Amino acid sequence: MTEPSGRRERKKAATRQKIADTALRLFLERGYDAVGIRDVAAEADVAVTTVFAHFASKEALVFERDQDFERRLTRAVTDRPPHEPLIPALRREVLALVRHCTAEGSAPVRRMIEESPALLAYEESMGPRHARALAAVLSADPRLSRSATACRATARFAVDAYALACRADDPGATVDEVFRMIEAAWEATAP
Amino acid sequence: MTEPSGRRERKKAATRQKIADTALRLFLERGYDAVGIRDVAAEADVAVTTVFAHFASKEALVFERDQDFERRLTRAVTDRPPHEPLIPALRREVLALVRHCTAEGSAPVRRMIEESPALLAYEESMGPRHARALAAVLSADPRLSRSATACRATARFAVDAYALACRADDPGATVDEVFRMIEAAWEATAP
DNA sequence: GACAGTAATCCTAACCGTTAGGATTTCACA
DNA sequence: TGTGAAATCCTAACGGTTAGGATTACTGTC
Repeated sequence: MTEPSGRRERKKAATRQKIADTALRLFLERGYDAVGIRDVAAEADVAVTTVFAHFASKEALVFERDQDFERRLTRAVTDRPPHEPLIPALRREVLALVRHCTAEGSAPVRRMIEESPALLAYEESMGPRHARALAAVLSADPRLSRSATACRATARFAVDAYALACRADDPGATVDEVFRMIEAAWEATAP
Repeated sequence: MTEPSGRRERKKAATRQKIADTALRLFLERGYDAVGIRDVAAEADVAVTTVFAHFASKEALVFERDQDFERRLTRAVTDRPPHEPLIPALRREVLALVRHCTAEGSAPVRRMIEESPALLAYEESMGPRHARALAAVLSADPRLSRSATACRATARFAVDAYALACRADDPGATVDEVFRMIEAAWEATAP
């Protein structure tokens, strides 16, 4: 009943991590489509049902850090310095996230995603979810006081900026340019 | 060798339509998840393989008119009157599309989509595809001459407007409000 | 240290979307 | 009428996913 202490949680986290690591390694070695869930489970030395106890789908194995993304995006808004305006704070975090996704080591993963329709569809379906979470904190921020629609639109625009920049030739410049547009859009909603 | 005339194409179209109609009817009657592809095929009196010869996936049965959407969006740009600015033309077409999706008879279909994670993911994965097509015609329009990034961003924003409005309490007002933002964003990219 | 409760894992068998492979029918056109 | 191609069909399988229930591993308590 009381919160469990230690070992059990550590073991669970370790199992999860082992599965994710094994899956990503196999996917990169042999190709996403060529590796089955049964292969991943066998190589990670767990049962198939255990894989699905930790991950909702095969695609989720690739986007293990999904929740991180959403948390960072929303915190960039809620935890920003007291007088920092919204858009620069958002822009800074999106830029950091883009750098993470376009870093040297991420290239093979990105290529794998772009080559798999299933992974692409999954990735794109995450965007709106993140945008909804972001819109919620925008609506809740007393410093902003914009309409729900303005918050929802801005949230989606910010996620768009991320998606576009991750695939752009010059990610940094893309973030700059799109956020100049977002800034203008946001200003146009001032009460 | 020459283009086949008549019956074959008509029969093919009829089969496709019968499958789509049967599928939608069964989905609405019994629920999307409760109806299998084998049920649809049996009720439409075709083989399962025939279903997949016409539709790429079970979800595609629901979004039968997907290609229409993309065509209308791009034509709204390419076929607009010679001196009409981009944003109003786009706004008008998005509004029309939203009206179509929020029309009286569409409510049950929308509810079904919102209740199925698979359908939601599929729908959301169509957005970026449509946005890419729209971005292409924006980039190609000699009247506009903006950067590729500006075109891509504007295209995604327009698709966002559609997605938001379809789910909004007041779709018309939402299109208005979001397009005021898009207008400002677009103006901010003027050369 | 034994014990009860619960969370994590396991095993098996199946369900369902999807596809391969190849046979068969239907149509278009000469 | 015959020929080629397109559409449809049938069967069997593959692979992601889940249900059901057994088993194991940990936690907090007596």
